[in-house]
Amino acid sequence: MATVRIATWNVNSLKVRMERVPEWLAYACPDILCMQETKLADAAFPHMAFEALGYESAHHGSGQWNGVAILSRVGLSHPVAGFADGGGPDQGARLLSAVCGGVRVSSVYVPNGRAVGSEHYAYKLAWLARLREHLSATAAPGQPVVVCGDFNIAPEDKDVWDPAAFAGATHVTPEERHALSQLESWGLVDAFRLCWPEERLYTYWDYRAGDFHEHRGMRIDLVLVSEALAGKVRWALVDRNARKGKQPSDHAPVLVDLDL
DNA sequence: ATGGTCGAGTATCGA
Repeated sequence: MATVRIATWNVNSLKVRMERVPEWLAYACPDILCMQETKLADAAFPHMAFEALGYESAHHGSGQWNGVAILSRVGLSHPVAGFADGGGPDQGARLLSAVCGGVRVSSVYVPNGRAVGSEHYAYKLAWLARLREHLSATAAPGQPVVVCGDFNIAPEDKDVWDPAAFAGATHVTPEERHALSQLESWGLVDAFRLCWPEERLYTYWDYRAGDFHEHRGMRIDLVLVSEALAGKVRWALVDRNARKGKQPSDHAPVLVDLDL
């Protein structure tokens, strides 16, 4: 039996975070890291810098916005950019999958949605429905599958600092939560909640207004594991320390250790 | 939550 440590982190510009990410890899020691919002074109992704740290890497991005990546030091094969559901290409670079250490891993950056009822909100819901179709087309819940990333959804009211502050806002609506539950009904479970059923810990804090220091956050970065892996989750952690200090991302990484 | 910051790129927009 080996322990595989998988992590997800919305880095909010990998270019700006190229000091923080290698520093974090050195102390957090993940075997697999999924990143979101690299905001890089594929040609600009620093594969060599990560290779020097012992990680193979794959990236799907078009520069400026979005962009997702996977790093792995336990093998990285069969990379697939975007949806493999037989439909057309997505309008953004928000999904990247690969097989790492025998686990089918996906790095996802779910659309923000901006405002309830907007076309961006409709795109968010459609994107989540398509992610479920992609899962059905590419994997089975009895296989080792991890879907992790920035879901831009707080699964429950206890995943936001004050539910009343989010009345009428995105990230907490029944429609978004239903779309997330449809992924879970396919056969995925929230690994953080397996370990910490009631903890009020967050993964994202707005840069503005001292939200981080005032604990005004949301838990929107999730590591979803398939039924085959649910019993192998050893522990999970949100690394708040990575949100502190010089030039932090507005998201903290989430780590999960799996006993494979 | 009055707004309050970042990062894209270089005027504003997105989160």
